[in-house]
Amino acid sequence: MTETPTLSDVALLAGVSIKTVSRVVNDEQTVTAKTAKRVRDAIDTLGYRPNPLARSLRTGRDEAVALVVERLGDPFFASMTESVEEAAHEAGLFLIIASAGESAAQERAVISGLLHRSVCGLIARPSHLDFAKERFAIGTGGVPVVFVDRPSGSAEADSVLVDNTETARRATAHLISHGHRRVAFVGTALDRLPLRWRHEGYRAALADAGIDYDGDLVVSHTRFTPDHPAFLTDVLGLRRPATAVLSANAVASLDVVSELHSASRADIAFVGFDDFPMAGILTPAVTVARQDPALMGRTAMALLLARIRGDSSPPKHVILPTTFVVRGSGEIPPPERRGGAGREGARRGAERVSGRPTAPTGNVTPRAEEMTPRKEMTTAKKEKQEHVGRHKNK
Amino acid sequence: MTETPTLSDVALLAGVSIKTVSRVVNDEQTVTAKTAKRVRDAIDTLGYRPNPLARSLRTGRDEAVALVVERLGDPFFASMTESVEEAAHEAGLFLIIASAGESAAQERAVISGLLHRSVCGLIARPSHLDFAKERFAIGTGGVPVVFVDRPSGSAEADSVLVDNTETARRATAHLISHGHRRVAFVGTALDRLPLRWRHEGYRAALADAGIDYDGDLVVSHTRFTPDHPAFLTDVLGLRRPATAVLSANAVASLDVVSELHSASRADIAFVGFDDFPMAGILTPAVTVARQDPALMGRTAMALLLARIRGDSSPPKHVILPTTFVVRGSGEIPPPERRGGAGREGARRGAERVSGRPTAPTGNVTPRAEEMTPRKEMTTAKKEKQEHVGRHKNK
DNA sequence: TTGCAACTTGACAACGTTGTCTTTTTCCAA
DNA sequence: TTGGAAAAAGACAACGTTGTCAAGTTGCAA
Repeated sequence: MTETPTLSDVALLAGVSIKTVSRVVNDEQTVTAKTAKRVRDAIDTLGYRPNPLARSLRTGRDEAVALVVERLGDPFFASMTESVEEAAHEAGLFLIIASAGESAAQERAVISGLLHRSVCGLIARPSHLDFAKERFAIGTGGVPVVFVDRPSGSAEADSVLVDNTETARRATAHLISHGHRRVAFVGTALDRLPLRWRHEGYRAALADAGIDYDGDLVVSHTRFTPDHPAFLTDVLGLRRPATAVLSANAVASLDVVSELHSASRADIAFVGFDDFPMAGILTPAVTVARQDPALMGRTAMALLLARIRGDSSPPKHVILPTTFVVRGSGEIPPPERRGGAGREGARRGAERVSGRPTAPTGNVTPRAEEMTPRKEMTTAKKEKQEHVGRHKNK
Repeated sequence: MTETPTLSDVALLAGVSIKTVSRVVNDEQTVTAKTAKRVRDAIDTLGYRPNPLARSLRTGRDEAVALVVERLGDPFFASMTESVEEAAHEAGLFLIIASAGESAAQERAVISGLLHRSVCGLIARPSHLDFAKERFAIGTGGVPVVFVDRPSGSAEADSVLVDNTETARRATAHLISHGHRRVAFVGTALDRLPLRWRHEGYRAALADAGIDYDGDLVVSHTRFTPDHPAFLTDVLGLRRPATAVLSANAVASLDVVSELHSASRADIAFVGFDDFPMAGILTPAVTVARQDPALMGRTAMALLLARIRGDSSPPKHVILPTTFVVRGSGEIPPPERRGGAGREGARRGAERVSGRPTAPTGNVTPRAEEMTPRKEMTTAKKEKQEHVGRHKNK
């Protein structure tokens, strides 16, 4: 067994032509039971497995779809990835995953590699690239693509997003409604979508409340990482420090919450964009505006499957709802509403929020504010089918 | 651009043979500058990109490696995946990831698909399969494989593990040393490695302390999931309930910790096998026996690269050290050491552990007990190289 | 100018499949 | 038994690439 067996090895052993073996492998009903048996025995003996490379080179068809995200470590994408995988599996497809990394060049290499590597569809969370300007074949000529979380430049393809601006606006407004006027905004990659949208929502909420925008309160996550915990000095060390924080994505939330906790700053109100593991059982429990990553993944896969099966209607743009989950950290009042007792008073205030008055269970029934109605939800069909997708359409 | 351009399209446009185009694409130095320029122009005009399928069908070589884990959602594997990705990228390789899912059949399909899909190496966390009994070409005849986290049956290949038994033994002993004699053991897939090893360690620690083994205290995670939180009833509802828990993997830890918190059972001591996000800033902070997933990923990739580059020495088995991180939850004493005041007393006791006396920072300097010395650490070489690996060796 | 080496280019087969078409076999009715 | 149609099996080309080897071209020395 020093060599991967091929059709012709099997054919030789079974004493038939390779074409006949091919027929048996592909379950074509035009082979005698006796011959088929002999072939199958040979296949078992040799441990033959068809080579999908050669197969899809020949057929132009494929049975794998690809998923690209920026970082698999991001709790949001980790969760989405799982649901995409499940949906792919239900559809009888193989899912291969890659992450786009940090540079446009790397993203290009990864996506181009994936597209040529035997896939019939792609779900992508674009990071740097404008797919419209790339040479990837998109649309009728190539492999269908569905964008999640953000679009890609002006590329015409299906997308699944949430209303980022509105969600961030409401999250900010929530903090303002609890009395805060110094609200910090932190996140990774503030200059790119969808963070830019979330930033817009933040500004809109401030404007609604007649609060002046202060650039000092807007901090990129690159300036305070676990290795360099500078959020406290950057935002809480200002002459007029923040009393509340809106973290614009999960990666930033993990670090900000850790930093706040390490410094025992339970007096600072916190709302996160995107949920994260354990958020419900921290002290204080963390209030978040939650996207549903699993739903996003399933929706994207449903759209992709439709395209793979030939849907050539104009691009669909699905907007999913978000949910605001009130848990405690977002309801901490600013010092002036607590009688101005300073930090010690603040701590007591914070404890009160997450202590007795609140239900002790971590998973508080969310005050389910659906933030945007869903539209154009395509239900995932669960039919299996033998061969899906086309590589190219000669 | 309704069609992916091929070599012959380029050749036609440039007025040369396809072989010449191939040479230009592959940077062979045997083409005139003038011809090369013309070819390159044609490539740009058409947006040609080589088809890696056809290429590796022809060459049997490839520049992608694959990674298979059981679940990407597991914090341990999510973290390992990121480090493997980074290491692959440094080596100039493309990484494709897939998860093995729940059944042996699915795992077989995924791995076989991956192996045939144009990869020159595989890092696998085997779930159900005994690679030695599969038809995957392993060893000299096929694609090199490195196992992580557990071996695969009797398959002869490199592996990167920790000393699971010893780590679990010490974790259990830690709880016992704090006075517990009713220690529960929970985890997913208790009947498979590496959980079986961890279970052995648990039993060994009990035996060391002269405590009888009680099967009622050993619970599979499948019996209490987020949808069906039965850990409390199963383990704490016994006539002689557990006073401490050893969670044997991160997935179980997330749920057990959530359940304990939801029920305000801060009197129950808890130690987790594997760290997880936010473990350090929960109340109480969670004591864990920590593997280093990033190191495991980097080590595995280093071993794999060596194999890809031709190392044919006998299989290497690297044992990485683990670290015991004391944070509070594992040091909660049993009721009888607190004066037996019942649950309320217990709560106060727990608060004391994670309150003032402990440093308030979440990331307590771990009491770094290195549990096993590492051996055979191969340092990852950072050289890039053009073409790595072989598909088969005719 | 000629000859030869060195360089450049091209023709062709092969990688492991499947689609198309042709040949062979089987089986049944006359 | 034979004719013929239907069923089964096979031959061959093609997918897009690269390895091998042969052919063509260039340039320099004699």
